[in-house]
Amino acid sequence: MVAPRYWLLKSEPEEFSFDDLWRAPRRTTAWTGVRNYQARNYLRDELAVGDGVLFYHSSSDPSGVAGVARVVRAGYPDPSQFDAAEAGHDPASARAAPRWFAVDVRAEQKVAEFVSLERLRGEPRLASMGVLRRGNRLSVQPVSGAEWKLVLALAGLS
DNA sequence: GCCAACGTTGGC
DNA sequence: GCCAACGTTGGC
Repeated sequence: MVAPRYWLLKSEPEEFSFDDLWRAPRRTTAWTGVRNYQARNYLRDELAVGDGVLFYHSSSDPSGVAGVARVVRAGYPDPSQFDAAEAGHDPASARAAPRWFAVDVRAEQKVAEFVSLERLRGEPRLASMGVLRRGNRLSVQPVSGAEWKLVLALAGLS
């Protein structure tokens, strides 16, 4: 049994919010459209079924953690890269050697209290969280077990 | 392989 | 809307 691991996934709520996920069939969605190699590597190689997910609203007012989700399907080729109608279409990616990957995530708990970026910054023990680092743009980030616990506590979840 | 130009992200 | 940070592209 591998220890559970934790991640932070960013989404712009105007595109897809935690409430959108909550209302989705089986509260589940395919996390597609990631087009950054470092994030791709995490999706393809690291995220495992059962891993915890902090659902982070970016480019939002306020930005912050809106919910908790879980990985329910590990990395698989992102279908949107092969679809000419999709914004994430990548003509250079071949089905035999896909370049981009997706996972499926299921919403698990709404936060009792939204954890704003300001609130995250106010917790010294979260100072090393990736999402707080200046210039950070990575949309898939690992979260430590200690950070996970703290953020859930700030969110009013057990 | 270098690096300038360009595009994107995301907080403010 | 601005702009810092940073990834990608392409000329050389």
